[in-house]
Amino acid sequence: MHDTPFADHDHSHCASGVLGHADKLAEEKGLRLTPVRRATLEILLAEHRALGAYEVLEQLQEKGFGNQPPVAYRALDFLVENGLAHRVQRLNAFAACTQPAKQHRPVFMICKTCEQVAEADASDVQDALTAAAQQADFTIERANVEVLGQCPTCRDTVE
Amino acid sequence: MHDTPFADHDHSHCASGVLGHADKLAEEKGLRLTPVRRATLEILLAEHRALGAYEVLEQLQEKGFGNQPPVAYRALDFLVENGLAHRVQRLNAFAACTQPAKQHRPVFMICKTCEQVAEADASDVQDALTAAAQQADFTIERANVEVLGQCPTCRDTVE
DNA sequence: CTGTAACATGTAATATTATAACAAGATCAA
DNA sequence: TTGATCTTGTTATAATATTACATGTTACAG
Repeated sequence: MHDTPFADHDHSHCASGVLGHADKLAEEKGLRLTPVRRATLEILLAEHRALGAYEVLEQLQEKGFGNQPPVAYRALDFLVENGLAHRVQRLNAFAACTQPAKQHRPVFMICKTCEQVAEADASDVQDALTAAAQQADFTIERANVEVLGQCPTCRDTVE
Repeated sequence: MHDTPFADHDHSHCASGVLGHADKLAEEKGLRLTPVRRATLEILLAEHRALGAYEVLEQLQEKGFGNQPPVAYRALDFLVENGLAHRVQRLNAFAACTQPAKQHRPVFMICKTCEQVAEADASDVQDALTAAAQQADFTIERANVEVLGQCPTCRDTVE
């Protein structure tokens, strides 16, 4: 019904699709999707949750990569710069991009109960933002829209 | 022309208005706008810029208040909870609310050059967000909309 | 092939942001 | 004035993020 990660879905398919896209992108654009970077993306893709850099670092370490913060931050920055992941400001955390194919300006919906993060494609929001900025004569470079609340599953479970 | 802080305005008037509102609010609602809290608000009001907690702390210290982080964080939290200030996630920083009278769901426009922060009143954005959330069956509790870019002054100066 | 420039990784050290925990003081109602 | 509640001060520490530099890898020009 709803195509957000909140809804049931075949997650291994969803995750491998993103990885596949990343590989294709690397080939096409000459991006260097090195082992650490690919591993970092895999770690993020394991859940639809935003992971802190240190959480990622710990898992990288287990996989045999370096164990100092820059290892994680660099890989995460690479993914974010290339549209394969997003930073969730509210949580000081990172989530894999679920729509890396589309060029999009996502709205993040963060469930405060299960901590899952979904990207909604909300071009209306972006249009409204553009209009608001124009009114103030402000030039937008980057917009960050994050919404905190409850996903359908958690809401229905609690109530 | 534009009534954002980016435009020229009588700042001392703008700041004292907010302080006045805070005093009124304290009286009406029984809020305890203690010396540290009021001083913190004054510090934020001195500029239309978001200040880090430690920047605020330093100024509080100069005014004779405690010099440990909780002093600043507690006062800032109080102001945020009572709608007298906002937290700017993008900057891990805090800005005085410029519209404390209106109940509003602001959009923040952050100039990456001069670091000034303006609140735009963008009910269209909020409406679009509400609609997007509804589509995903997500319940919004708090929305955080931040836009990074350039204010008219900085853009026109650079170019 | 080699030398070299550009990019990537590992690691140590440190900076920045934020919170927990507890003692001491202030405020207010009964 | 006593206790309940809130506020402040202070110590200590946690969580997040960056700088700097050494080493290694890749690509590609010659």
